[in-house]
Amino acid sequence: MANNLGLSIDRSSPVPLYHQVVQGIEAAIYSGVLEPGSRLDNEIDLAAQLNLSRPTMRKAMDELVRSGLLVRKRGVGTQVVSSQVRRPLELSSLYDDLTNNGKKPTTEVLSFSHLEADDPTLATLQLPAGSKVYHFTRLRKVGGKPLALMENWVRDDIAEMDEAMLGAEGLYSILRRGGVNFRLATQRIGAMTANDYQASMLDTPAGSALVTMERTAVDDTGRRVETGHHVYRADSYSVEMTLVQR
Amino acid sequence: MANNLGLSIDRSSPVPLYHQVVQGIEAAIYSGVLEPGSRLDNEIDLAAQLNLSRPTMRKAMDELVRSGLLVRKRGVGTQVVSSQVRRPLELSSLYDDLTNNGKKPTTEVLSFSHLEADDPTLATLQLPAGSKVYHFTRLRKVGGKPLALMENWVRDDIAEMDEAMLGAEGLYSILRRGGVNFRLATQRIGAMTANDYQASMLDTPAGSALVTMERTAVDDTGRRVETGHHVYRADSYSVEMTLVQR
DNA sequence: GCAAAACAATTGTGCTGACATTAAGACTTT
DNA sequence: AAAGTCTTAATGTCAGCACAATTGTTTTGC
Repeated sequence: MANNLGLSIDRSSPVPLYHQVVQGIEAAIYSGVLEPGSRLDNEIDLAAQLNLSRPTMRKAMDELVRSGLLVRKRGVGTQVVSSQVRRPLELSSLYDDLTNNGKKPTTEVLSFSHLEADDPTLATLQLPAGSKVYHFTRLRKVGGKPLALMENWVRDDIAEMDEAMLGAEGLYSILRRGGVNFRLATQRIGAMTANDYQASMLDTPAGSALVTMERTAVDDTGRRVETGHHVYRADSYSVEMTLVQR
Repeated sequence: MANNLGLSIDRSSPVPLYHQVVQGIEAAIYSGVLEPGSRLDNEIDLAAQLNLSRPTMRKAMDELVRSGLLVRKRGVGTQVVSSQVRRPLELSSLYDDLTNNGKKPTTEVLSFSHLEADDPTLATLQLPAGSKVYHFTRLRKVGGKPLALMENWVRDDIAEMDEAMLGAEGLYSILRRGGVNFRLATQRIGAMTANDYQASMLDTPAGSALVTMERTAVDDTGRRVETGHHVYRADSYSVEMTLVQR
């Protein structure tokens, strides 16, 4: 069963070979060339077809297995899992998610200040006493409808920002342009009921359900860059993720 | 800086070498031998110290980077990230999580039946028309306090189960003992307010906040094994996860 | 005819070697 | 003294090989 998935490898490209393979197979799965449940050729043949070594091929398949798109079984082969199983949660911001889905989010900056951090913030961001941070609250709307109320604290020695920038683009894109390379984030998701302030801002009745998220992001040098406490209208937002068994 | 982390490798063990290294370094981090922020020796030296090849060492470090315990930077080295950043969410059940944390959960089976699945369930579990499934609702308490109200549908051609088993142990452990090897699951987390029934079962006021979770689990042969809709008291439950940038 | 044993196919683990790329520091030059 | 340049050290990528472990199939033996 030679499943000729028409992917080609560009050896002069700066993007690593295994990553090209990942992208190629992903595209084949999402476009339907590789149907859910179908078996791939074995690693050695696939590598030969693309003129790659087996380790390179394996590294590509490793990533796809990790992300839940493929399933391998020793002695048997490799299968495409059901297409309905979506991609795992990645480190992205709400703003990115929305724009990637073709929505046009708007951001209203409700407050903005540059001040000395209080003790909990110092501890969360692991800053020395007396450090200053940016503190701001934003309201995000999609299609005119309020979706999220966000409060953030950002260390100030890493990027410049002001109210106008925050109103025009997402926090993460500002930070990335300022040279921050995000590595990981921890977040906690829970629920609460809307108080009067939240209800009025989000245009929903007091007492309605909200999704809460607390997040702290770390950059590639280990610095805690940003922490935030966000609430979302539960009728318009939920978090989807794929868990992969190790 | 030779950071002598006293880990030893057992070449006669059936557990893969790279996995032994992963466990060793994890243990060193959690025990404090490797302090947050400290730099590791470079890959080649580390491999030499343990009499391993560099690819094996790298594979171990890859896993630790993926799970968010280490941070690498080309040309610089590898660092231990802050210890406060916890492990990523894994594919485990609530029951497992609780018992692992020393709690003693109890389960009350509220209803149990073995019947033909309705259309949405057939679609979710990808079963042919007329298939039968187990359907049951359970109430989980910890320390006598209700925590979760759970409704599940399980395909019946994969494991036998009855009311008594569900009252005595977790669903996932029943399925695992029945030979199911879980591979991945998709879940969606959101929020809602408690209706009268939920409120009375969970011993909380009507209208209080609940965390909702919908999950569908897939086994290693690609079959949809189980799907469920759970609600948790928001004052006792939240989901924590670590997101790693790829 | 059936069960056990041998075989083939496939992924899993591990090694050696080579070169590319990036980042930081040391050095030189202006 | 400041700026640019070279060197060095570390991770990133890729090739090729060998053997182990597991699973499904085929053959063999009773």
